[in-house]
Amino acid sequence: MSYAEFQRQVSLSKQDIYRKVYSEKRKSIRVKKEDTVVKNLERIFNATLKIGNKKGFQAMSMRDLSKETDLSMGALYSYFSSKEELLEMLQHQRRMITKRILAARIQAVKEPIAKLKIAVQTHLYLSEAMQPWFYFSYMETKNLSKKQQKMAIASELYTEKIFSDILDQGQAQGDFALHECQLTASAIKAILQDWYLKRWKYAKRNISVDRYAQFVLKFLEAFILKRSDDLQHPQLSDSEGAEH
Amino acid sequence: MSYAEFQRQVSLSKQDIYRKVYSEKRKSIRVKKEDTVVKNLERIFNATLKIGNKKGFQAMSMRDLSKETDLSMGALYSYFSSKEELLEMLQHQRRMITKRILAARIQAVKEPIAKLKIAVQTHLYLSEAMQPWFYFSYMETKNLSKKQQKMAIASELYTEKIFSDILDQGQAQGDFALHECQLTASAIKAILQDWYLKRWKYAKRNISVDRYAQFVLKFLEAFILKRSDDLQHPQLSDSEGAEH
DNA sequence: GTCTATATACGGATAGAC
DNA sequence: GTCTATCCGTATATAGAC
Repeated sequence: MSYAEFQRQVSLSKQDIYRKVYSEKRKSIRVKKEDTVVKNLERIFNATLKIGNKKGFQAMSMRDLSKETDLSMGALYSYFSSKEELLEMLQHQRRMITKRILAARIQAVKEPIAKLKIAVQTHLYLSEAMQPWFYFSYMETKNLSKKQQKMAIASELYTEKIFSDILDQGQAQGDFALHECQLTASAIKAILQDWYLKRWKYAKRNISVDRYAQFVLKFLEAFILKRSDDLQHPQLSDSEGAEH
Repeated sequence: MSYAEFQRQVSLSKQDIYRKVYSEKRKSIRVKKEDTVVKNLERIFNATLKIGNKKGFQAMSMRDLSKETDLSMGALYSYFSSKEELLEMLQHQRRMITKRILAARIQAVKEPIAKLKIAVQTHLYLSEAMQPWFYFSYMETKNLSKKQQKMAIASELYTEKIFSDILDQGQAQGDFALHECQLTASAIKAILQDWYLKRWKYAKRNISVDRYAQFVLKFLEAFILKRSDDLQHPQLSDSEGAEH
């Protein structure tokens, strides 16, 4: 699967996303014409991601947001009741979309090797398609309420568990070499997150998401897959005194 | 080398750090008794890291800082001329310390395999010894001025280059398998950064920094070191159609 | 459904007493 | 060297006109 194929297969239309936001928030959003809501939510979310990712959500004033969206402050407050609620909406949606798509695509595959592959690719492709959103979500966790922070942590651990479960399964079946699955899953996650956290770097170097995915899989392959031999070879991780 | 040994070998005394800050800022710091400055800088930096890492630097008011340090707002402004300058001092010091210690310890070793090992360990041990500082530095990059952001980026690339240079050297000498060194260096960096970015996770799981270091080196070893055989084995990263 | 105008509070920073 | 008191700008949020 390539990123192009992913985009064709997965419906990530903005329209759909904002329509879903509306249906979930029907009570609290004062504006009642769905098309208006969808149009303006898109403007609001885009503007928040743009300004928020540049200078931080706290530092973005409602006046900033008003200018960027061409909506008055009064109009903005018809879509959320406080700045904090706006932040929660963004976080919530990002989590729901990730969870839904990741779960659906992984479930479709049974074999651990193939499953790991699809999980890595899907995570990268999702974060590519919604990069500002993922970046924002990561960087603004601190600004959430205690309760919302718990949900963010749960979400982080949920994704990690997807990977560690696959690794456990691969081990049990004898496909994967024996390693600490949870630590390995953490490392995988760190590398996947780097893709959207350091996007500027990879963009400057013209690394496409497909190339990055290929690289990550090669990297994991070396560590996770069983080798046909188990001969001694020089060890990076020798206990003391192995330095040359 | 273990973390305990690192701590013994490397002078990271708080006193030294704040004395250095004072000597660099002698003009702008209005207070002239060095002991007073050192004592209060420590309080100020600690409080900033504590509050800043909890709710973000922007969200920390000078009144918050005043309460946490037991210094009045007037007193605080004898140590820096603006909130922004406080932020810059923290960023600047973190970069200088990292650069100095990393460079010194890597330079002492010539052989690529040993060099990679010491680089990984030093980075992890440094970020362990100064975890709140590293976390703060990472998360608050957005709040810096354009000029300071450039320095943060340069610093990120500098560290990455340390790793890619080692990998290049190892390749040239034939010790390492052929790979994309820059991408590999990025991945290493991502895994090392995860240690201080997700400290809560590793703490909850009772993973020590020594164990993490050991794991990272094992992981890298599998990818980077040459194998004694090059037989075919199942590939995670096969081109299309390899799914079972 | 959106606007302008404003209430009210809190932010960073400084002046001047001690 | 530190404190208290205060200036003044800007923040979020809302009321009421259109």
